[in-house]
Amino acid sequence: MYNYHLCTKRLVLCIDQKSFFASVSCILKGLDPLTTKLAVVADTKRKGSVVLAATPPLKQLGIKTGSRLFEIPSRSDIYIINPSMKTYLTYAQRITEIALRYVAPEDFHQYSVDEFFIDMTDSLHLFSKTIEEFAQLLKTTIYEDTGIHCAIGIGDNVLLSKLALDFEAKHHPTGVARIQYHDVPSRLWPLKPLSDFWGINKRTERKLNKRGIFTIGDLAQYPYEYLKRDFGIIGVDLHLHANGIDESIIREKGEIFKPSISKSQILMRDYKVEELKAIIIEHAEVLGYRLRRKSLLARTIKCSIGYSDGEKIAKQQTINDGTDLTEKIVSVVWKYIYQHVDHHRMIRTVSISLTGLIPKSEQQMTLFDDSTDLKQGIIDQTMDRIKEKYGQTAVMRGTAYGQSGTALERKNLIAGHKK
DNA sequence: TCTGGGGTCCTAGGACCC
DNA sequence: TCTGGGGTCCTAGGACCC
Repeated sequence: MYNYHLCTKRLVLCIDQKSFFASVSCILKGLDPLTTKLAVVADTKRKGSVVLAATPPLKQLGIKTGSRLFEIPSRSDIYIINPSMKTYLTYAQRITEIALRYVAPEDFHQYSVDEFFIDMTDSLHLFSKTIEEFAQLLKTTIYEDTGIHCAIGIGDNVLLSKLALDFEAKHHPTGVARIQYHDVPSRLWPLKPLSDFWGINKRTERKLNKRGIFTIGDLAQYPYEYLKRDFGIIGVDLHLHANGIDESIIREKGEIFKPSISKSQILMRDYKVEELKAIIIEHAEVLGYRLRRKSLLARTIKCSIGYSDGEKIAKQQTINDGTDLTEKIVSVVWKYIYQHVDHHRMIRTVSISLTGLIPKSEQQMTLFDDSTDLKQGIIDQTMDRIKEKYGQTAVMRGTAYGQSGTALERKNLIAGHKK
């Protein structure tokens, strides 16, 4: 049993917008998310498409995030709709602005589009007497300003706030729950299955089950050395988290540096290898554009290809000086695909990710000795400017117009979702 | 009835260097 | 005959998150 008096104790809130995409889509239609059965699916035209969000009444019928479109019963009282990503982002922005009325930006952390953390340790006294009272205030304000219901977990650290949210607040009628260090044995330890716990998925759960670990309490009391031996660093985290320990503090994270940029796509149909070139160019253009906008260079280019049968292969290549040239990304990826992908098999997924990102200011001048690179750089810059002025589809390389290009069909999508 | 898209972080083995 | 050790980087593949 840990001596929690030695642990950093803060007032952290984890806020989750209930069925976020589905709720916003209800509001857009003038419907009440708490009484309407509505699902947002990635693409209503694809039967196997995943459910991105479902309202609570639909969830009661067994449909949840990750279900497939064909699992939803066809009933006249169930709405099935495509995402409106642009609007979702606008709502998320409005909610962020509300949160920032109560904390300094360094005490705020956006975890995902519908989830964020705030550390109220320093500013609570300005707004409320107790943290529970503040949570209610925040919840009410968000609802009154946007129509979105949220759930709030309160904890002595970031982890406990997240667990309070996932295990209790989301299921309580009040939508608010608090877990402190002294609650760990009574409220965390009885929990099972393990895969409900943050950071443990089914596979890890099975491995733990084999060792006779079924509850969080089992995990907390299992000899730490064995976890470390068998699971490495993750084992250490499993042990600490099961004991409610997490020393991270939001404002100490510093500026968040995103270590990678990626673009992946499940294709609308099976593709032959030769048909992939146009897709690669589209992806490279988007990635190159994102790199150049941030004045970054990528040193490592990684390409993953998924065959129709689900098998995946990947290859990465590191370029010492780094690049932000669309053409360079295309040539590295295409060379790999052409040489290493089996031309007799059909392709269903394509993903390119850029890592080892470095600021462009660190670029070696030698790169510019190559006049081809210089020319490509000018072409990219010109295309970027046209796109900024007239939109993403204003200019495209010739190949994107061919049969296998998807950029034109996708121009109305954000992150693969409909605007 | 084939598939969301965007991420982060870890590991094991190998190459290479001193 | 039978192998140095430590550090760093790269690669391919997983696990997990929303």
